[in-house]
Amino acid sequence: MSKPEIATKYNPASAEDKWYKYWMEQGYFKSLPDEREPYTIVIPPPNVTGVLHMGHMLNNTIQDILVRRARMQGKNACWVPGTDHASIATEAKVVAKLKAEGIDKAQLSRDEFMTHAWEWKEKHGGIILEQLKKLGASCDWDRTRFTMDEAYYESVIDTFIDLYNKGLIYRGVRMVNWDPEAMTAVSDEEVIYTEEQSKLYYLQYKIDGEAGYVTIATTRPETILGDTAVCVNPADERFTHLKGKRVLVPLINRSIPIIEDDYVDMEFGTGCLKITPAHDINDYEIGNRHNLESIDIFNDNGTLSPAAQMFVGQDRFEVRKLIIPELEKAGNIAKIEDYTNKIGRSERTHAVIEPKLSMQWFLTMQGLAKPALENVLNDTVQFHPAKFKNVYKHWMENIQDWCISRQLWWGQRIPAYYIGATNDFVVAKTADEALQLAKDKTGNANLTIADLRQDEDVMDTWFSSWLWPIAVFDGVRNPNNKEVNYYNPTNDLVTGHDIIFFWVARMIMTNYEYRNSQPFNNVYFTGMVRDKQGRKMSKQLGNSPDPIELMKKYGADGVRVGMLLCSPAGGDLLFDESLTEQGRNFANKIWNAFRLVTTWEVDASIPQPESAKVSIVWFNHKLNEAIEQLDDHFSKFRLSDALMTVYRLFWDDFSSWYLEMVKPAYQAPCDKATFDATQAILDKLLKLLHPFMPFITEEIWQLMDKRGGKDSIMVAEWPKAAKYNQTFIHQFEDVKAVITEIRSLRKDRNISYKETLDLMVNPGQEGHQANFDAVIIKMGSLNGIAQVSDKVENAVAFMVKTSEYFVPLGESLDVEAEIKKLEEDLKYQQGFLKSVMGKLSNEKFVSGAPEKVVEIERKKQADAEAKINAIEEQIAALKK
RNA sequence: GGGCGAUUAGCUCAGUUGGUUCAGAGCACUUGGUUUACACCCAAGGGGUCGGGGGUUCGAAUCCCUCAUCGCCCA
Repeated sequence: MSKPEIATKYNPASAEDKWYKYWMEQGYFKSLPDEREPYTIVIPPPNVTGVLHMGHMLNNTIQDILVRRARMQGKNACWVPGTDHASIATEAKVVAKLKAEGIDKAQLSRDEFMTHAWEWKEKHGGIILEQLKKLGASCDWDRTRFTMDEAYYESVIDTFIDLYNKGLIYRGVRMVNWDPEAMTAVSDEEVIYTEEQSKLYYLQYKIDGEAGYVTIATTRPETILGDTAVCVNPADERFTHLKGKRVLVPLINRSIPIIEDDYVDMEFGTGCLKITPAHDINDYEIGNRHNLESIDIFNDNGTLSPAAQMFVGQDRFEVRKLIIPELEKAGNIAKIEDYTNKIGRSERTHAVIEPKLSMQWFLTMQGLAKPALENVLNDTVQFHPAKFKNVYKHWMENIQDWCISRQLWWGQRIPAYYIGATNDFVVAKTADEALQLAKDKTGNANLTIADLRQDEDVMDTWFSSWLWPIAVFDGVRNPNNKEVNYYNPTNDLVTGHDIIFFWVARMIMTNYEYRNSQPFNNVYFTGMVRDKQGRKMSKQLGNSPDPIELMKKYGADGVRVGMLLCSPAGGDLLFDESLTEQGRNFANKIWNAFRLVTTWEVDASIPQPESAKVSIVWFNHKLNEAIEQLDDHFSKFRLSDALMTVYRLFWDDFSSWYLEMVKPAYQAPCDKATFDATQAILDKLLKLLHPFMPFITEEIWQLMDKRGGKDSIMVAEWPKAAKYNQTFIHQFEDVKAVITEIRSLRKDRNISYKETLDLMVNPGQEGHQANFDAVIIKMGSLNGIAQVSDKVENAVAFMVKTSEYFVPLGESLDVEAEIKKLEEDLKYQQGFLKSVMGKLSNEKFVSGAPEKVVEIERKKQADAEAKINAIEEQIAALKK
């Protein structure tokens, strides 16, 4: 039979598109509920604003590996893809785009704006999902969901109404994180604090009605216009004379009280603190304790309001500059120091966050948090790595109510309707239902729809994505539908540890609230992808490679391997292109091993060589051992280790050892038994590799045999670990050691492989496994192996375990050099023996340590003594 | 300021219950190689006081204390 011509290098580009298309056509990614065990993953939905970055690559590579393996194990694998509407980020993008076109959002109606936003989403929203296909992601694309899909939108609204009716959602005035650029409140988690260079201003407030000043320190001099008190620590003796007195706010001369509160740090600044309840969370709390007035001096866009009395309409940072000369003029500035403090900025717009009192919607969290905490602590939901349990516990135990409203249009609109001009409201799914409720509530039967106005705000995006594992299966609207009952709880969630609170924790809460079960059994937290200097990847630094380009250069399989090679669970991973290069090299190695095996001519008439026979037995033991290890790694989510297990199995054990051992001589044919066994081994190896490297494994698997119709490695059966013989594997390690000794002996003495050698063995206690002799002869390029019971003259000697080996070199032996080598070895062995004897002569060790451990030390002693003895004899023989 | 975590080879990291799978892997490095599957390769090597100090133990990378450095989260 004629063998096909196969390229010397694997070409990923053509194979990848071809097989992905084939998989899609065959419908291998699809899943419907059936009698099989389900295996489900819901994708962490990427933002519609995003493009594929290295974090997605890592995350989705891991998900695909898990899903592909589960599918091969015969489970009904379902990976649900989708995207997230990303309220703030998307709205910001759409506003910016409109601005560039000369359209101001303020001039548009809500509906008009939404039309633009949807257009934008349709155009840009699917980019990442398309890019994931290049990676080989085996998602059930028919199930693609979006958090603003009609059904999903309704699910979110239903959830809001339900929680409201349960009394868990309330409206309240709170200090919120206000983003003056996006003009919306953002959650605590969306504020990023960084150290920034600023100044500390020491300001003098005149004491009301008498001479003298008190000095306060502040980083925000513009906020003095909202001051309603000055506060000192009651224990601070420097200020006892001020008790009960009042001071005047500079420039506007408002008289405010001096109050006392433990909060004030006597060491910081002057020990005297100005209190601005409307613009600082701590001041707000102090204000509450002392019944202080709150004066809000800012407009929503960060400019000063009429309440400030001065600089009205000017920006807060502008005012900070302008107010200083005014204060100087008035003699209120004591000094100004450089100062570094933490400034909170909006994760989305980077605007400096303004603490602001405002009316928002809140969700009471304590009740929801309870089962969510319990079931993580008791491992119903398992975190990988487990250290994140601590972080989670700490957050859950100190949980705050969740501000779920956002002053935006892009998102699910809050289903609350205010009645007339009042702040009285009803919560309902539609205006008609709201009207009925409003009539009931007010007793006014004459109300009409026109008397109702729906709340303008939308919900926090996380208030939609926390439903993801339920809502993708329509389990909110139809809680008992077949799909949600089959797929939820899902199996594994793979996500970044940075969104443990934003998303993971909240999904656990909703699933317990609505399904009384965990949303997933395992959470695999990935680290952040950084560059090799440890910096975060960002557009500004330009240190993030383009994943698409990377896949073009190294192949999708190569990139997948590269990602995984540097990805310990949870830890940050320092990405470097050399890793994807290693991945590509591995693909090439696989390709060439296949090329070798496939080009062998088979001759059914020739007998199987002894060396091949024993090699096959050995490799199958090794293979089963590796499968067992691999399954163990998978069960513990040690995916990097899992990959490394297959990597070494393929490269070291299969390519470097097995193939060299069974390889026919150049241009000689291969016997049928060896050929078949090798094909079967390669078949299993490809299957083990498939989850990591789907494309090349499919390409080779299809080339290996004519596959009929619907066949694909991606639906082939995952190899099961059979029993293996550990002793056999260990014995072979000794054989390897003999071969390595022969190789290095050749290298040291410059003896070519063309020159065959003799080998004599004087077996020690463990003996010499003669059944491997054929392998040693082949790999060592030997004439043969003979047993001896004495020293061999003019020979290089080495030991493996307690067996002595001799390679006679006749006259060409350099006696001096041999003696020197032996003496070095002798010295090492003597030192080793000494340390062993040290332990054994310690009475406490012998009596205290377990019998097994002492036994091991005794064996070490015996072996070392035997070796020393043998080496000494060898030296003596050479010296003769 | 409060909490969590880390520190093992030049680099990135494993190391599970304290003891033979304990000092390991990959990459990098050194030396040699046109042994026709692969130079995106093969073979053989070198390299670590397990951050410092102290303690517990017959025995510590592993447990405890302490110091140092770094990272992350929260305020």
